Amino acid sequence: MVPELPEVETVRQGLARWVIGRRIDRVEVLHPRAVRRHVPGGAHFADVLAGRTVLDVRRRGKYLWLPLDSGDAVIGHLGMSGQLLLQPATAPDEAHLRVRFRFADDGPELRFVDQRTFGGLSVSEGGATLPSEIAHIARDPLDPEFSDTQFGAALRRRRTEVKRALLDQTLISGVGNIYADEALWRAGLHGARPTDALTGPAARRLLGHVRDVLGEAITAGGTSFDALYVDVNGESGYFDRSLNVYGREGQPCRRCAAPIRREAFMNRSSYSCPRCQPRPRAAAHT
DNA sequence: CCCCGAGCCTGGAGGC
DNA sequence: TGCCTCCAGGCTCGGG
Repeated sequence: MVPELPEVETVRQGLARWVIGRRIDRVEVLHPRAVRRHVPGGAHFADVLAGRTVLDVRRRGKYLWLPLDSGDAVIGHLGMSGQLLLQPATAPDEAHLRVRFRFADDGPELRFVDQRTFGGLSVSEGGATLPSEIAHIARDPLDPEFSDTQFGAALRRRRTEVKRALLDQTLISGVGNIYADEALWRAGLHGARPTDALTGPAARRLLGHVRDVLGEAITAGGTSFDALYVDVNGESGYFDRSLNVYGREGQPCRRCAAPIRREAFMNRSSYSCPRCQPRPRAAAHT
């Protein structure tokens, strides 16, 4: 399961519960690619974190960051397959364990596990408030400071297709391929619709659906953090997505029963209902 | 500045 | 059964 905003938020809450206030004793980098965004390298990454205390766990879009008592912050992105696990030191190493954080209290370790290493960790110097490395990421629609008006205007200024725009993290964050398809289905819009042809009300409706889809997923996912296990791969079974179109090619649309279609999109797939979400007739761009 | 698309990565699934 | 190809897709970066 690919982590999108709801999964990352679930991880954030789990991490907050287990690591805030703890002092890092030692960090081990087991795969250089997992810290490739940390330009000074893995040894520096480990050095600068030793002895630091975690003050908080915050999120911007799909990025997490952990402000430290040094004023720096650990930035994390789960990519496609990343997990942040809390494990007793006695637990055997995971097959794709990339980074291990041991704490001074000898409590559970924090482990970054990532099969495909699209994700990674880095330290942002002075980034406790908001790391400059992720300052370009827009707020997500569940953020109280997200501006619906600004989003609507920016969306309609774009000269692109609406699904592309939803996936643009500098415009709106936290939306990935899955929830983009779900929101477009709810809105009755085909992803190839040109953004500059959307009316103001249509843009507002779409945003409302994006917000609903994300909010419902968080509610569904944030059931229990009692287990000493913060998992984004759904293996613990607590994160059960109920999807209306994504991955349902050929199955009946839950609104009109037409078979859901799958179309190529950016070397991946888009799912939509051929009846509820008709393709735009032609390119509206000149 | 804005938009687009290539490339990064590995394991599971499915075809033959 | 084993080898091969395809597929999953968020993000960065270079080109137009």
